[in-house]
Amino acid sequence: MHRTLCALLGTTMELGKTFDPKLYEATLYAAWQSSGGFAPRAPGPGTKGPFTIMIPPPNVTGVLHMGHALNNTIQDIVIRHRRMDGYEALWLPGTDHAGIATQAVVEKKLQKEQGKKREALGREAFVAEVWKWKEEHGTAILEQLRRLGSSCDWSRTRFTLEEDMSRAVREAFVRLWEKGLIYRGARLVNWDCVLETAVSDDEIEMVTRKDKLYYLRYPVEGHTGRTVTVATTRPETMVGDTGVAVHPTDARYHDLIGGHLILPLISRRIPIVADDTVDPKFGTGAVKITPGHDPADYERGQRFNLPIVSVLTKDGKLNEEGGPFAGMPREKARTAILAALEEHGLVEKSEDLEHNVPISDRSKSVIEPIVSEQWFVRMQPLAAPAIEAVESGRLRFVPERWTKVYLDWLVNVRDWCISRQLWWGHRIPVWYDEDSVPFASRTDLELGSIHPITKKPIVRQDEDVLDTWASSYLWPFATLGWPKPTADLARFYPTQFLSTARDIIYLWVARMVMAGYEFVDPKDVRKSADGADPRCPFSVVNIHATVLDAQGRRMSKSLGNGIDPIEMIDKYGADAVRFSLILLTNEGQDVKLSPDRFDQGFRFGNKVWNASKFVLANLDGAPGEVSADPASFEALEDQWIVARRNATLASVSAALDEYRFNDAATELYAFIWNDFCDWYLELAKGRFTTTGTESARTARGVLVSVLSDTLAMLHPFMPYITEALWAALHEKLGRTGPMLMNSPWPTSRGAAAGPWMEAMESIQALVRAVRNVRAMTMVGERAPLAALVVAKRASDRELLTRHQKTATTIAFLSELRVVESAERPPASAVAVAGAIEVFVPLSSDVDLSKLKDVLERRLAKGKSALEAVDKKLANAAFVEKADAQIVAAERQRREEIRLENELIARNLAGM
RNA sequence: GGGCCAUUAGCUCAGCUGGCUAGAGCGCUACGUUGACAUCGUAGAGGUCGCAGGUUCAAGUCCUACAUGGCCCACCA
Repeated sequence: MHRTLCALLGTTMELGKTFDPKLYEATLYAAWQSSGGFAPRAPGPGTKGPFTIMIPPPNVTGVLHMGHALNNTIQDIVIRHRRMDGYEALWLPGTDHAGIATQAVVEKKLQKEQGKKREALGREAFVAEVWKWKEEHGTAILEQLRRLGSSCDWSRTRFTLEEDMSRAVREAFVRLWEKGLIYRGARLVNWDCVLETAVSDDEIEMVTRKDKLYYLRYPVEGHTGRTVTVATTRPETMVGDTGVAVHPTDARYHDLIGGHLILPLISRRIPIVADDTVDPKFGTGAVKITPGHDPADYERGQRFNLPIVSVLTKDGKLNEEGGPFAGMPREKARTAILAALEEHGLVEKSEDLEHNVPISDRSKSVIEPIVSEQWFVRMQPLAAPAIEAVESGRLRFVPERWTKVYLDWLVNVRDWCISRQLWWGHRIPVWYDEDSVPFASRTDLELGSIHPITKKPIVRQDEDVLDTWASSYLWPFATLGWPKPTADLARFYPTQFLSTARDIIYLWVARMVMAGYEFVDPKDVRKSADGADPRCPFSVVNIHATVLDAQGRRMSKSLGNGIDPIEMIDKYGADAVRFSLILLTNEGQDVKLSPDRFDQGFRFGNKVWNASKFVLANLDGAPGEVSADPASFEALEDQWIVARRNATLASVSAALDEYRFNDAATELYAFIWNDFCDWYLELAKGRFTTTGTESARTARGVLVSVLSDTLAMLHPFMPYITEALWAALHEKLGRTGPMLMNSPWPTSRGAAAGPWMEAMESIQALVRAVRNVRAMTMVGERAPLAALVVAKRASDRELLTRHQKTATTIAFLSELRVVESAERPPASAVAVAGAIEVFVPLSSDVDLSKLKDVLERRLAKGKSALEAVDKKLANAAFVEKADAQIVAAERQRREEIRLENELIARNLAGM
């Protein structure tokens, strides 16, 4: 396998100077695909059971944006980690038919290419046209997901409008119908006048606008000359007024309650009613009631039994109720009506007002509340178990704060308008007889067949289609074959992890939970070991960060401030894009992004590449296996790096298990860059060139072991580069085995901590101190030639040898010459680690006063730090009450500061 | 009107259940390239942790109020 892959990667694996992701990403993806690794492994004694993620299906019309890139990176990290960790990992992909969006795209295309409206084609031909479009363009976004490296099981790709989904949708609809949870009625709904369909409450957005508040005079019946002034932002709807409300205690209008006004222009007689929802302080304290076009007025109309007058057509024009204004678009009608009222002296004044206007998420046009016949789902009964799921802890949000958002919506849930006046979607499975008595059916009813209840002939099917979410809310189980009790359903449901954007918590997440509890039969699905309710579709919902532009604004098409992930992948490579996103994203906090932010991930990839290149270049033949026992390692750094590897493995594994991706990535970044490259690799260089073969051989073994584990840990984050390097490494070693993607997650070997940790840390401190001295004493362009001196104070022979080796190490890293001596040379700087002292003779060119200044400043700082610690330790309350561990740590810290101060003092004294 | 989140180095952000001489990346300064990497290395400068109170032996970390910015819910016409 590795040989083949390396052959395929050919030139790139020559390990040339730089690494170029473009050269191997496509090859590797194809290799993964053909390895069969995307499909869940077969259950067996070695597996940990199924682990399932259902992708939030992107719209077929969709183009990958940064939110997708982030979200799918997260899912891929989880699924790759679980796959390596021994689970039967399934990540099921698919797309959403996205009723409104897709229909709009095809309508636009039709208009542009043929100059036709959809009505000209007719329903069947138009839908066929959309399917054609879907076949041609509907896989684009899935291709983009592949570019990212997503390891979905493509053989299971689903589409929300396909045959199986359709069956599920009907089943769900009919079940709700049979339980009486679906009803049809004339209600005030949000009407999109551009798309000419109803939309649900969750698909509108309130936008603050500068507008005018108009004061209109309505004449009082029976009191010539007297008028009541109402304040309104929507004068054009006045022709639909069927009443005026005032507050019951409002003295200004007290005598008029129960009386009537004459609606100007159309002379309708409307009552004055008292309603305590009226705010006497706003406007004039009198509000016109337009039950047909305002949600609040609709309620008032119901309360006072006022007639509903609809004045708008489906495309937002005034209808015949508008009298002389009939046929005018709403904006035009507004000015015309105002002009007419003005003419009669009925406009008292107008003032500026900021208020909220509902805008359609889809067409961005102003939503008109209008009364129309729609289908609704009663949500209250469905919400109860979904609330319980979270309260019982069965379902958990990450970050946790989103649970409140979810619960608030569910507690106040309103009925869901599920019918849409579109053609692209699941047609509502309801048929009517000649008296319009409806019947919901799982199978198509022939026209002319008998209505099962009324026994009269069926004459038509409902024209409307279902809201897109009324199919995608079945996604977690419908994709596995529900309502049929399939083997997949029994194996992969419920899922473990869902990751999505916060703005579809209501639209999608909450509804999926409701659907799971409502439709899934526990005996058809997998029982969980801990007895958790198997109907709940997932256990963890991850709400990922929102990706903003560099100024903190949402990325949007209209602003043109989006950063195209594919463009970034082309430029930096998929690994860099993935890793950068994770590095920038902390606990679902919003992230400000600019293209140059991908640099960090790219440079990290480069670092990994070059470090691996070094290891590979120094593998002379196959090194022996590394012993699992660090005690047998001959060099301190061997034991240290193995321990650091173990510690990193432990924290990365824990972070991944808890879905703290940023923590895991940061941990890996620091380990690879700061521990492995900066220290271990540097030390290994010395062993390859300056010491004997035994030491070099051990170093090789450790390098191979640590590098391969590191590549494995990094693989979920940066799958391409790690896979390529894994192949190169194994090829070089002549090893066989599966691709990294299909390899096991590393296991801990040896202890994570030990005495060598402290020893290595003190060497590091010493080396830093020497470097610091060198940097400070540098004169001109060249550093003075310095010497390392080992003080032979240790009587113990073994200790001496160890120190000798340590001295070599330090000398190597500090680029010093080793001279053994017990005396401190005159005019020298000194650094100390344990029993070793290092002296750096100062060149006569060194500006001593400047150097002393720096040291004195440090000493002053150190002294005050020491004082602070002493004060703390002298505090009886602290010693008494604080944790013993904390007190001990504080004592240790005191000692460190004291030693450091002492050292600085010695330095000053010797200059 | 209700709720949530932010406010820490020039910039972007970490800092979990209170113990910090407050960290990272970028940027900046000085120095350093004859084989892992200049897409790099070494060293360094740079923060009274938004403001005011409070709890505590101890507060960037907890509580309260306020300020600023952002997001989400909500029928003020």
